[in-house]
Amino acid sequence: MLATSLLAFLKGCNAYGYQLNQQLNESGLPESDSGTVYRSLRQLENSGFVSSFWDTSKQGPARRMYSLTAAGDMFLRTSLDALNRYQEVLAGALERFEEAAQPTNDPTTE
Amino acid sequence: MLATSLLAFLKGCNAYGYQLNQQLNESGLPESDSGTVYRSLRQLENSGFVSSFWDTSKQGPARRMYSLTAAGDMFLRTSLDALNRYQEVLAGALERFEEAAQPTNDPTTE
DNA sequence: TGCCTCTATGTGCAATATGCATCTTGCATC
DNA sequence: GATGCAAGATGCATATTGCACATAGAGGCA
Repeated sequence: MLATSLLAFLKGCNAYGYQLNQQLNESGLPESDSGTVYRSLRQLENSGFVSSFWDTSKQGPARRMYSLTAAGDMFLRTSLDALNRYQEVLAGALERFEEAAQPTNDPTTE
Repeated sequence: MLATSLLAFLKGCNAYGYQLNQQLNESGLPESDSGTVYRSLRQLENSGFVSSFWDTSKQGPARRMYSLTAAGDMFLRTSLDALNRYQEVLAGALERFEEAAQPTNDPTTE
C-alpha cells in the first residue's frame, strides 16, 4: 500500500522523500514512518519503478529527487487494478450479507 | 488487507479456514497462502475480532468455524473507511496529474 | 489390511517488512 | 558555538510473509 501511494504521488510530479512523507502524513492516511518511506523508495528504485538523482540546487541538505519510470507507471496501473478488484470482492462479500439479512422482506428485490 | 478480506467474508455467514482460503483463491485476488490464512485467523481471534469453535458434525477432519464478533464488525467498518480514504487519496494524486497534463486545454476546468 | 487421495489445520524456518529511536549533514539564526 | 530545522539514512527488535512440510480423519480400492 505504501509503495502504491508513493508511485501515485510521483505520477505527474517528481518529489523527494521528505516531501512525500509529509504529503502522506497530511493526506489522512494512518501510516508512514519516515524511515519506512525512505526504505520503500530505495526498494522501488531497486525494482526499477522509480529513478532518482541528487538535487543540490536548493538550499539545505541535498534532496534525492525521485521520478516515476515507465515500469513504475505500469506497476502503478496493475496496483490500482488490484485495488479495484479488492474492493469489488469486499463489496461482493458484503452484498451477500445484505441478501442474507433481508431474505424476502424488500419487494424491490423480488 | 488479508485480515479485512477475511472479516468481510465472515460478515453474514460463518466459515472455516480452508473454505475462506478457497473463497480467496476463487475471488481473483492474488494472495492467500493457506498457512498465512490460518495464522491470520488465529491472530484475529486473539484480537477479539472473530470467535471460533470446533465443528465435528461434518465428515472428515474437524473444522474450526469462525464467526465475526461485534468488535470485529466495528474493525471491519474502520478498515473499509480507511480503504475508501486510501482510494480517495490515490484518486486525488492522479487527478492532480490529469490537471498537470492538461494545463489550460480544457475550458470546463476554467 | 495397506496404500492413496482429499480435506482440514497447523508448524518451522528463512526472508522480508515495520516501528521506533538515533545519527549525520547542511544551512540559518541567535 | 549552540540551537533548530530540513533531509536522508541506519540499527535493532519485533512482526509478517512465503514456502515447505507435518499431522490427522475419512473414504476408495486392490
